[in-house]
Amino acid sequence: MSVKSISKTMDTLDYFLESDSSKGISLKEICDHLGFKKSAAHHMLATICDKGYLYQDLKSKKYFLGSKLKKFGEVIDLNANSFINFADPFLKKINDATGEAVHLASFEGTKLITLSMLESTHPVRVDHGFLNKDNAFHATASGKAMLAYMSDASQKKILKNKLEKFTSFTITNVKQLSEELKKIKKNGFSTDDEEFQPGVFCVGYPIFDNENKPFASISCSSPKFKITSDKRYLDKIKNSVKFSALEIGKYFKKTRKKGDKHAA
Amino acid sequence: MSVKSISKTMDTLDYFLESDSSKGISLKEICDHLGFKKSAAHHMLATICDKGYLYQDLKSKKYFLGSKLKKFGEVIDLNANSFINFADPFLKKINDATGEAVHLASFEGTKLITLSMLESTHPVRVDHGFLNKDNAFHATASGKAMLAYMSDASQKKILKNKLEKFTSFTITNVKQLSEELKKIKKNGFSTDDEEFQPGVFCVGYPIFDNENKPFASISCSSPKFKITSDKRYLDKIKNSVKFSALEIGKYFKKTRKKGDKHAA
DNA sequence: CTTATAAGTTTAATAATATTAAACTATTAT
DNA sequence: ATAATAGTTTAATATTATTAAACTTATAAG
Repeated sequence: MSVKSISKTMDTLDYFLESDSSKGISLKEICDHLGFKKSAAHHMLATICDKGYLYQDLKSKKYFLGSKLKKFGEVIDLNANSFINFADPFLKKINDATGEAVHLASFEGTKLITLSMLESTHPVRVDHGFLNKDNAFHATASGKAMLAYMSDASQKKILKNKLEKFTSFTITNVKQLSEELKKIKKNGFSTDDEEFQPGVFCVGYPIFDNENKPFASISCSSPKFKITSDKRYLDKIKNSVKFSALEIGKYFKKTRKKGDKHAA
Repeated sequence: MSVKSISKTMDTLDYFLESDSSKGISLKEICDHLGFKKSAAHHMLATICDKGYLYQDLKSKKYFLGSKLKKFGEVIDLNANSFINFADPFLKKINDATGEAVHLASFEGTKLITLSMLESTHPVRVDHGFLNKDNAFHATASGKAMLAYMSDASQKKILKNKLEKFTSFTITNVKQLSEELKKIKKNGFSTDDEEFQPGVFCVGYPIFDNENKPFASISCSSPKFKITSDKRYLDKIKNSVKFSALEIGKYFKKTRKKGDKHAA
């Protein structure tokens, strides 16, 4: 079951992220954009403000993000940022060597998330930014790299929803995906051959934690034509990504004792 | 009206801030601490996770803060941090001159919030930290400094709830507070004479925006006995705080055109 | 290895709540 | 001064969240 008023609340908060909220957002604008009745929205907003997640300017009546929300970022950084900080120089290494976009991904529950990224330095570049669709595990090199090494139970949970088709190359068939994942385990790395975005080819390597579970992955994205036109370009990328993935994996040996639980 | 399920959701998120959530929090712990039934809490948490504000670890079943929450901090910083960054050196100046705790406060709707603070450098020090009670406008130098210069309408909204008594010196009578606010306007600064915390004396000066409305305030907190034992100590603090308040006020002339609306 | 215990999940009935429309207030524009 | 627009409040009702109980899964104990 899903609790509707909670869902609406979070859609509202999301709207403050998506749109420019620096000058405040009016009740009307929220209603117009999210299809709420003004009365219900008013009750909702009053509750959110009461808790300090938003506040309403006394004069203009517009709503603003409450500074309490800042605290979450601080706590999350405290909990998990050491991993990202450790990984960043190794992402930079790939970016320096290839000039292509590099992504550090992980998962939160069944959601694929981008922890860090470096943009391509080439004039012709790929921009798959932070647009991690909720369930693109099956269509991305980052996602498949982790998926391949997960427990069957975890895999199952992630793949229980139908596999969205992003391009004509997206694998949307579970059986076919299983074969693909076997191949990834054999090769040690994953690819995304225009399966998420047309014209974009990615290479992904998993990063294992201190319990040898896939905890994160790195991917490097390049325009497809470069891969096709220069046979050795793919090898260059693969070597670079593999090296960094192995190095980042050492983080867990350095910082965690076997059995330590950690935030994704 | 207040929407209960939203209220419970935010109490839950707050709990992730208050307690150590780095190793995850179980459904049971949330229920025990907040008095929820496990079934209802489960529905709530499933919805929150679906929206990415929390996530549940696939194996341990424990809940963690979702990295989406980091984005709010980034947006808020983008919107409002330039003011804090501008102000910080002037807070430091007071801290250097007096060695006492310095607070930069503002308000969000009817809530008093601390934007920035510097701790006392003295061995005997006052720690009124980030413990801004929701409605301590009437009991703090920061709050009263802003309150005194506000429009009657805004004042009324902030003071409509009953005035909580924090110490025996807290002014809890609206009429008496009105007199106090008049005195503040006459003097140009506010004091808090053990009205919020026993033994703590504060001096507050308002900061005005480009429309000459009180937008923020600075306060300096010192142990009461210092003020009583040394007549000139209070003057020293007053001069220091006044100077910085005026300097910070210039921020608005530099950065905003008349009529520009801004986030608190 | 089997059983017991505890934690988490799902269900469907019901009690409780959020939603609605309409009336009202306040603010801004004409 | 009047109209129009935005926001707020209310109280009835329809919808929704809650509940308890059954079920599942995981962990601990015997």
